[in-house]
Amino acid sequence: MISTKGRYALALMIDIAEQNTDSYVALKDIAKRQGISKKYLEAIVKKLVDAELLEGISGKNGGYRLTKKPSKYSIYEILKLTEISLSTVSCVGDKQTNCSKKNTCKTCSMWSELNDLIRKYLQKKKLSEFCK
Amino acid sequence: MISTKGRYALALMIDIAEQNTDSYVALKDIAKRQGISKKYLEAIVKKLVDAELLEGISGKNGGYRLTKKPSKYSIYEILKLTEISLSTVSCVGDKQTNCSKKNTCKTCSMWSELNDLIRKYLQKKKLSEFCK
DNA sequence: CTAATTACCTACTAAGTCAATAGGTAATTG
DNA sequence: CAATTACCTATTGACTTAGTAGGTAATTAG
Repeated sequence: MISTKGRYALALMIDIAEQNTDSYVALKDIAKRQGISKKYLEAIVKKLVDAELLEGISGKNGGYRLTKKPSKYSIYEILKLTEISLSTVSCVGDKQTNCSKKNTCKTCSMWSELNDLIRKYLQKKKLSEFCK
Repeated sequence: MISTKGRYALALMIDIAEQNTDSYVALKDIAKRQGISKKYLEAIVKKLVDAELLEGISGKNGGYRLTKKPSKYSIYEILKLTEISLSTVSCVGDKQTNCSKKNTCKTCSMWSELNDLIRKYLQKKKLSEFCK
């Protein structure tokens, strides 16, 4: 359900948060500390920048920086970016039910309830909880 | 996370339970009622038989039958059979943590907690809740 | 100004899963 | 014995995952 992409995104965010600095953290260093391929991280970090969870600066002393305080990031918003869907089933989306058998399906409400359970858990969890 | 295999398995179990009969229900009829390929269902129903959630009988008037009362089946035990894993992440299994960074990983406990949340929800939900 | 550093971009690949199809054999019953 | 039904093995095309490869563009230190 949650791939390495999601876990790496989270590890990266925690790493930057833990540096506790206003300057930029280079991807090279994050990759080394976390033991993750730098090239692979590039694809992941792009999504975080596009969604404005991070800002990136090129050139010497460049790198990435948080755009807000760690306590303002929910784990949900981080994972959502790297995963196709955080829903447990394809027929019941994060937003709505797009199942063709919607009206007769006996299980739709269960999936919806389960999705809510997971979403609420992840929305409540904040990035700051993982920084020492 | 939960594929059509899992949803079909559940639909199949509900269908048999709803027939509310002691005789055997033919796969052909289930496939027709549920609008699912019979051939595809064959692979799914095999897992349910192997795990003794169903028993199958060949020949005329053959088919499949529940091995216990609908209220005795948890949705968890049904879904578990068709999915590779019901865990949210590959590094934290349904049973144990097999992550190589286990000791230093800051997020393992969260995945474990989330898995528990989902497992308990699905274990509490019974097949009987879906039969009219 | 130039060289080093760093983000940023596009394309490719091997392995695995998913959803389904195809074409059978074995068992049971009317 | 013929129809019905479960049961078995193999294959397929599309997709995702987890990377790798090889660049270009921007910025800064010396």
